Amino acid sequence: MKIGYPCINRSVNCRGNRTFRLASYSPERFIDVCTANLDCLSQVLRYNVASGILFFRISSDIIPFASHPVLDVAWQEILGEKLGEIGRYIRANRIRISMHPDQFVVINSNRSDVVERSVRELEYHADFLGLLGLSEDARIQIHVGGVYGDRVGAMDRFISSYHELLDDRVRKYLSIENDDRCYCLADCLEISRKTGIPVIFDNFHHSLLNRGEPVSGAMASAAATWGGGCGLPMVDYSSQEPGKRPGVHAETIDTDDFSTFVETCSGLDFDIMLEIKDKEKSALQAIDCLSSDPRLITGVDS
DNA sequence: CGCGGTCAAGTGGCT
DNA sequence: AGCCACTTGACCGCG
Repeated sequence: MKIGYPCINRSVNCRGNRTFRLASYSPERFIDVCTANLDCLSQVLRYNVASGILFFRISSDIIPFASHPVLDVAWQEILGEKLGEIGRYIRANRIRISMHPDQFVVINSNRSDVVERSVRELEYHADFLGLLGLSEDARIQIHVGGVYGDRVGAMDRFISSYHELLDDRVRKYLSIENDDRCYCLADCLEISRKTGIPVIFDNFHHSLLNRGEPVSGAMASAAATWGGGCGLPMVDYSSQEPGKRPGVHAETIDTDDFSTFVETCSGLDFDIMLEIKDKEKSALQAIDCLSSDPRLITGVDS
């Protein structure tokens, strides 16, 4: 079991998600920002390894505007060597990597222009992981998309987009995650049966949108969609921020809730991405928590 | 130098 | 109809 956090480290004095406004695009600026982002990524990965954190989500902004038509720079070529170097570090230290394209990736949209942009964005993510030299145990996670008043039709559109529009380099890494509004775990499992896509279980979304499945069974059925070279199941974990609207992610980890969750999943091994706002701070607490709680059979990798 | 409006992109649900 | 939330706040013009 590995513990991770997304995109940003608040202890390291750099950012790996710098971007700029489209209006201020220039090739020089683009390369400068990418270079700084990749240097920061290296620093953050080193911090993580030193801290025993072996799971990390890389920001989709690491290469800003990567799939945008404004881009007249072959970033794959210019940054390829640097990416290869970072990838060697990742593999040497057995760091698990995920990426989470943002909400604009909707491959089941009923607008073909939206679908086309989504495919290009997924290809960017796949190229990025490919240049790192990562196997399919690195994952790109997306939500299923919109419903458009016709869930069955929209799910069918997702499946046909998957088969017809995504090439192997994208399919290799693609995973789907249950969300808190449109597509619950059961929907994702159904798509998984028809496509073979592994399902990332999000416990917090599941608590907000479900069909009554207890967490242990939900986890087991999501875990069963993982196999082959895809590695251990990935799980997104969060809890409710007290006093806020339902659905707001916690500022800091609730270690009781976290221990209960892991205990509920005993018998399964998996990697946990903490979607908690204070990032590496909670990851360190989670690792402590797993290492010190005798009720938890699963040990943490470090 | 700090503040705040706005930022490439979508969708659904809230008020 | 407009605003907000989402995996993540940061950029940049203005005073």
